[in-house]
Order: sequence, then C-alpha cells, then structure tokens
Amino acid sequence: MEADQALLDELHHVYLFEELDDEQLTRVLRNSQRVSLPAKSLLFEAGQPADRFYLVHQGQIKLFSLSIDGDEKVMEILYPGNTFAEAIMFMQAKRYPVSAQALGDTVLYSFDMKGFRQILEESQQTCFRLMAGMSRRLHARINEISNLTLHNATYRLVVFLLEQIPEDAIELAEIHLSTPKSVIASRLSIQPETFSRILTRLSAAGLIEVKGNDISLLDVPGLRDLL
Amino acid sequence: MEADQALLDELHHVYLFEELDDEQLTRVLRNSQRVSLPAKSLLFEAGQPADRFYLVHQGQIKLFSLSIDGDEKVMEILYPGNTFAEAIMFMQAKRYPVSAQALGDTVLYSFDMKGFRQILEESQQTCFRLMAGMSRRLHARINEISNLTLHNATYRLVVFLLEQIPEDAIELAEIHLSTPKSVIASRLSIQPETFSRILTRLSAAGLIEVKGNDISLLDVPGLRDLL
DNA sequence: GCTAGGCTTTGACCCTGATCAATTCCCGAT
DNA sequence: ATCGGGAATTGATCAGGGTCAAAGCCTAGC
Repeated sequence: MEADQALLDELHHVYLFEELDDEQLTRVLRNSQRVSLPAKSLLFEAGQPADRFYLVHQGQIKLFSLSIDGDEKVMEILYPGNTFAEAIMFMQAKRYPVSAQALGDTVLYSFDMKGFRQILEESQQTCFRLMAGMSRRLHARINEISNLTLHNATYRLVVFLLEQIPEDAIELAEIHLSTPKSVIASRLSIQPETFSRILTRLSAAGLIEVKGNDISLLDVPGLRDLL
Repeated sequence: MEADQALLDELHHVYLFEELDDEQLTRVLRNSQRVSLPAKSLLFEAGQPADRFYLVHQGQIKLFSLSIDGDEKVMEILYPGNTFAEAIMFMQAKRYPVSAQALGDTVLYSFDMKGFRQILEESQQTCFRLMAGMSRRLHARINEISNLTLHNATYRLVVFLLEQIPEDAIELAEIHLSTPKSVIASRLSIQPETFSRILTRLSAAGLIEVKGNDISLLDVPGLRDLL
C-alpha cells in the first residue's frame, strides 16, 4: 500500500508503531493492505493459519469463539485505533485462537507478521511497547476471569456500566451503546434475556434509566455500592 | 546470589534465560535471591507493588484472586521450572494483579525486574522468547475464558483430565494428583463438592476409577466423546 | 404509511451447580 | 493404637440464570 500522509499520521498514534521512524513505517506500509468489510462478514475463523495482524480504521470488529453446539462468546470488541492478532506473531502454532467478524461496515489495515518481526528486531523500543501491550491484555484477561468466576451477572453488568463513564463521575452520567445489546451481553457472558432483566431491575431500583440504546446512570454512588 | 554451576544449568533450561550467555546469566544471578517458603505462606498479595519476578525451584505456587467476600479463584498453579510475574515488567502500574501462596514447602528464586529489563535491551532473542511466553499465557487465558463461558463443570473437568495425559493416549492412562482436589476444583471454577460429585458420576459411568489422589482413565475415547 | 424482519422485552419453567450441614476418610502426631 | 484436624464425600435444599416461547418495538425499504 502506498504511504499517504494522513495514514502515516494515523499509524503514529498506534502503540505498535509509535516508536518507528518514517523509514520503518514506510516499510511496514509496503506490506500492508486496506481491507473493507461489509457488515457481518467474517474476517477470519478460529484455527485458520495466521500471517497478518490488523488495525481497525473504521467500524467495529468482534472477536469471538464458538462452542461445538454453536454458542458464541464475544471475547473482545475492537474500535478504531485498536490492533488485534499481533500477539500471534510469537506463538508456536501461528493460528488465530478466535474468530473475527465485522459488526457494521468496517475498514481495516492488515500487516504482514513476518515483515513486522523484522522491524522488531531492529527496534528495542517497539519490542518493549509490544510487550507492554501484551501484558496489558494479559492483565485484562486475568481480570475478566475473576469477574466471571467470582461475581454474578448483575455485578458484571454494573462494572461494565461504570467502566463507560469517567472514574471521578459522581453525578448523573449518560452512556450511549454503539453496539447491539445482545453483543454486549455475550461480551459479559450473559444471555440477552438476562441482560434485559437486569437493566429492568436496576431501573426499578432507581439506579439507572434506559431509553433504547441510551442509559442514564441516575445514582452512580448507589451503583458503586452494589460492588 | 552466587553462581554455582548446578544453578546455572537449571536456569539454562528456563525459557527466559535460555538465550543468555554466561556473562549475562551471572549478571542476572547477582540480583537474584533464593526464597524459602513454608507451606501456606503468602509470597505477595494482589495490589502490592511489584519489582521482582520468580522462578519455582521446588514445590508449588498457586496464583489466585479474592473477591470482596473472600471467595477464592485459583488462576494458575506453578511447578518447578515455571516462572511467574515476569509480564508485570511491562505494565504501567507495576503491581501484582493476583496473590501468590506456597502450597507445600517451596523454594523460589526471585529476580530483579529492572535488572532483567537491561538484559532484555541487549538480547533480542530473549525479548522474543519473553513475548512468546506472554502470548502463550495470553492464549491460555483466552482458552480458559471460553471454557468458563461456553461449557459446564463436567466438560471442564474432563478437559482437565485429558490434558494430564499424552495426546495420543487411547488405552488406559493413570493420573496422580499432586495438588489438593479442592485447589484443582477452584482452578476449574468448581466447588469441591461438585468436583467430587462429578468424579463419582464419571466413575459410575465406568469412564474413570478414583483411588484417593490416583485417577485411572478407563475409557479415554469415551471421555473424549463427552466433549 | 405500511409491512417485514430483527432486536429487545416479558413470562413461565427448569436445570446446573452453589450452599449448608453432617459424616467419613486420611494421615501425621502423640 | 489412638486421637485430632483438615480434606473429601454425601445428602438435602435452593437460587441464579439459562432456555423456550410469545409478544412488542423499531427501523429500513417498499
């Protein structure tokens, strides 16, 4: 792909590429591709051999895994600026551990793993950043596992709501869901029905107010108290 | 700590140190300490500032997290040769995300994170190995999350049993549990009672036979069929 | 404006696995 | 050999949340 300036600027804000000089960036771009995905199309499936990783430019990607009987668990939802599948560069078996699907119409850039590894060999800084990114993700997963095992559905949903607003918020806060509720439910390992019921319960308790995809947190301290 | 040959040999087989030359290894050892832990003693608690990572030399360490009301989830059990907490070297907030406790009497070596980062700056190979280790762990966590959310307790227990034996085993296989059943139960996010009941059920079905801490898998294909 | 199809919500019911409680088992210490 | 204490087992009960089914809503497209 050719290197126009807008794109270079965009990449400069991605943690993986932050430390690269223009020469290296250009090299990365040479092996990159722009990928346009219509809504609901699959990018890759779990188990497929992996030789490229991705950056979300526009839209949303969901990473999910399927059980044998077709149940779906959303592992992660990625937004513009996020990268994914870059950790696979270092796995023995270079296969995608999960499947990836576009939620809405989405535009990605894909990068060659082998080429990027070469860059890494030259840039200690980038190595360190990549490791930082990986350990952040690792930490996030550990957190998620404790949430799943130590707490119940209501707890997870409230945590999710509170994560959407600034830490210091005390007063009323507004949240807009840009992702279907059923996807968020799966992300939290809750059935859509249960998700809906919990929202209803929280509303009845006067803690939140739900209007379609907009949720007002009426009583933030009260929500925090639930945890 | 001083560098006797036996220890050097041991470190050479640890993935993090595999690629280091003797000079670097000696340097690592200079900032390392031998730590002896009596059974059940806490090494560190979640949230504590972290500046050292560890290698298990003898015994077993369990990594776990606690909910507010004291419920415990075992995240990982580490055996001799395993390292842990090394990913924290790259986290923004250098704090242990989980707590660590010795199961039996245990001997560890601890290493200075700052010192090891310097080594990493010199050894591309070691960086790559560390990244490989991190992505392996990341992958394992992702797997665990799908197990937790997509499958039930019996499934997880059977998966655990099958993981203990060679891939290609078809005939009868023997497993010895060197860790208390209750710890394994927590590792699988099952209550000890349920753990015991499932073992009983599998025995009744003629798939396994349990004698204290020894489990015989009588019908490996049958177990695989359960998945 | 109206219809169709996909989300979302609501209701009824059920099942897995958690909890509480009581034994029993196992092992090390006396 | 006996005792004591933690681990493991077993039984009874219960609740969170999953499943199935039906109805309600909303929006895109005609």
